[in-house]
Order: sequence, then C-alpha cells, then structure tokens
Amino acid sequence: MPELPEVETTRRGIEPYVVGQKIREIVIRRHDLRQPVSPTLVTAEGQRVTAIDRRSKYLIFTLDDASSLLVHLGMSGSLRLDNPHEPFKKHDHIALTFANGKQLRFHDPRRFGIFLHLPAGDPMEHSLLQSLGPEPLSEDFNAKALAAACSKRTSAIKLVIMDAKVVVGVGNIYASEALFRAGILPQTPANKISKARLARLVEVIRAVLTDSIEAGGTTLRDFLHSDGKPGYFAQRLNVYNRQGKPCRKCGTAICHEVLGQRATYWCPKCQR
DNA sequence: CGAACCTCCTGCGGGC
DNA sequence: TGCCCGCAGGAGGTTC
Repeated sequence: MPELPEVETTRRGIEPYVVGQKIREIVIRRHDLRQPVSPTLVTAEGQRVTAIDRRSKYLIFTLDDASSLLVHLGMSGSLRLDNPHEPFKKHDHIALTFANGKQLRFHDPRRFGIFLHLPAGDPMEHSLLQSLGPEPLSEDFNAKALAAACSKRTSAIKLVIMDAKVVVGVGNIYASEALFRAGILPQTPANKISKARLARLVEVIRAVLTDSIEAGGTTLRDFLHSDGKPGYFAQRLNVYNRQGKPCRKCGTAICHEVLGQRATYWCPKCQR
C-alpha cells in the first residue's frame, strides 16, 4: 500500500520524465474512483506540466494555465511510465501521453484513489488539502506540536500519530515501525506519555520515513531503475506483518492486535 | 470537541 | 483443483 515514502518515490521517479512535458492526449477509461474523475480533466490536453509536488500522500501536478492535477494513490494505486503502444492492463484507469512519447498510467485495482483536475488557483485551498496537519519531515512537526496534540487525547498513541490533523503521511505500517523504534507500546494513551518520549517519537517517525524513502519505499517496483530491483524497505521492517516471529532486537515473539480497526504489531519486551 | 464505527473496492489467502 | 468467505486498508463521513 502506498504510504508517504512510496508516494515520494513515485514523485521522484516520474518527475524527470514528466516535468516540462506537454500533455498530448488524455484517456480516461474509468471515472468511478473514490471520487468521480473530474470531467474537465480532458481539457488539460495541450498543457505543459511545470512541477510535481507532494503534500501528505497527494501528488500535485502544476500545469501551464495554473490549473493542477490532484492525485491520490489510495490503497492500491500506482503511477507508471509505459510505452503508449503497450496494451492497457486491467485497472489502468487513466493515461496521459506526453510529447516525449512517454505515457503515464494511473493503475488502481481497488479504486480508492483520486484523480482530480483543479481549476486555476492555489490547490492548497482545495478541501482535501486545506485542513491537513504538518509534514512529518518539516520543522512544523516537532516535540512541542506532538505534545500539544497528545495532551488532550486519551486514545492510543498509534491512532494519534495516524491522525492527519496531528501529522500527515504516517500510515499503518510506519506507525507500528516508529513506535517500535521509540520503545512505546501502541496502546499507550497519548496523554500518558512524557514529553521526552514524544520528542523521541518525533525523531523516529522522521527516521523511519527517511529510511524508507532512501530504500525506494516498501511497495514500489521502480520504473526508474531498469534493473528492476525492488529496493524493498519491507525486508527491514521490524514488527509490521511479523506476528509470532522473533523480534530482531531481542528475539521475543512479535505481538499482533487490531487497534482502531487496524492491524497493529509490537514487541512486548522492547516496547513499554 | 473526541471517540467509535462505517464505507468505498478488489485481490488474495485460508478453509474445506 | 476450485469455490466461498472474509479480511486488508486511506481517509472522509456519521453518530453519539
């Protein structure tokens, strides 16, 4: 599932082939994503992409006419550069063909993704973006901010760090991984954790996301590296999906429980 | 306001 | 081997 590192990996992977390119043709094969694909999307034909930015797990393509494309990969989405002559695969829903002959395809089996064309203006004012919390890798996410968010929350710390109003981009995998690195039990009520431990949590959230971005994300097989090497962060996961397996640090069996309707993993010895 | 739960969808793994 | 069932999960929505 694409989390922030996979979205950033995607952004970096497509940027060199897409920025500066004019969109020659847009094909929409399905409109019924999580939100309907913007009917105006086809009017972006002829526009040049001037930038691709990321905010949370959204990708924002800025176009010549100041309109923009807002893309979310949902649970199962991916963006790949293909040869336009390749036949479409099942679940290839949208294709943008560029002047350089590359074709960007939005592929999303579960259709939890989003593909919108926003009119000219600041995309950050769109309702999906305007109430998002700080980026985890920015200065705005810090011990003070996390402590403030936790002080009035009795719910489990894992749910709090997955709350996009507190910090964006920490999905289910990295929430468990960060709490392992911080030595904090996922079930701990947020308001019971000392500021020092929350400061540590901020640092490990940054570290786990950075490490995963450097490893090329957890799920992405990259179009950029022609060797096809997955570059998997999955091999470095300490607890996620490792129920019953020995902790890489102490050997204790990793525990699993559904918390807030999400699979949660931890080491009962390393985390208190 | 927070907290708990629901919903969208398809692929896949487990059970038989 | 094949079929059925239920689960996974981002994030907005609903209800209390």
